Amino acid sequence: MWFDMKNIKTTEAGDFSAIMHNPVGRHLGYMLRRASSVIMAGLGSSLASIDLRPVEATILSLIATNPGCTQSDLGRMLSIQRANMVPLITGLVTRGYICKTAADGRSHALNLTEQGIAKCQEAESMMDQHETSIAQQLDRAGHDVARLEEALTAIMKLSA
Amino acid sequence: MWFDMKNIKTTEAGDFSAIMHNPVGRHLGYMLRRASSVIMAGLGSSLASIDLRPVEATILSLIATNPGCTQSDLGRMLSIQRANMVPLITGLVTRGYICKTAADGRSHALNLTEQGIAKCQEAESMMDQHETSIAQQLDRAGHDVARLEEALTAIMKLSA
DNA sequence: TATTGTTATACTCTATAACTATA
DNA sequence: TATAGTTATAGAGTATAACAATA
Repeated sequence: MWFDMKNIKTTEAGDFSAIMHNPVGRHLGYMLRRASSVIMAGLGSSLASIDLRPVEATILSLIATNPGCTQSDLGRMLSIQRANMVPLITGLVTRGYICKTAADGRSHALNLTEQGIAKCQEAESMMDQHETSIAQQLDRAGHDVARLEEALTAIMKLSA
Repeated sequence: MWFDMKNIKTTEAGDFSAIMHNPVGRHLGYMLRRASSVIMAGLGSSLASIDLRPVEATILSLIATNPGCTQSDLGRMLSIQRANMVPLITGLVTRGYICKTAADGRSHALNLTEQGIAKCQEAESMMDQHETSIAQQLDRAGHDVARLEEALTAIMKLSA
């Protein structure tokens, strides 16, 4: 939470915790970053119970939907550079969730193992539940989640 | 941009770049993170021309609005831990933008120097311009920026 | 010449534990 | 006992350059 009410105490000389004016809340970039932190932290602690990070769960889900894709494909989809995909894929291969089969001579087709399929289903179930929970909370608070997602998609396309 | 059209080429065997199904776009946490990356990258490259990072510009702006606050106050406001505030504040002091005066014996009141006031005005001008530009683009695309900010504020409060 | 996978490296951001001085 | 500032450190995440093998 960008303004932590838990830290507000009785006002003392020099205590600005409760009364600071807040230019941060008017800056879209910061609001987006803080909002994503809140949501990713919640998702992260859920997925930690099955020893997956959000990015790993997302990779499993992407491979499930796109069997045979390469790690470069995944990197492009997730805006993660080739070099940084290496330890991610290695980790998932080592744990037996995905396997590589020669596709191209220079590239490998990625697929889920049986263990990976099970893990992916667990992860997707958690992600869906998390997503639904947030959508419900926002909906109850009078926010239009579909509109929000449309706006976010528009922002993502600004850098094109 | 979460789906980089620049990398799409004529479809070949094994090329999933252009056709991958995209579960990412349905996950709010990822969408928020990617959207914030796009916006912060733009703001970052603007502020780089005056040798400030977004977080530094925000700190200057917060001190301008809350003269005499402490670095712990700033940390609470920005969700940055005490330990991680140290190099940030040290850097701004070293460059002559802010000064510390003993407040409490254990804490220091932070204020902008004359140089810091000038730097802050430059930074705020850039941030306002950046913010306005994005708001206009979203508005033209039919999105309600005020609604978006309300939704983001609601999300930030979910972790309370 | 361009792409894939890889190694090495570096820089930022974040998180934790511990210590001192002060309230 | 709690807070402010600090140090040290470790883990993510991200970025670039370079290389070999392949297309």
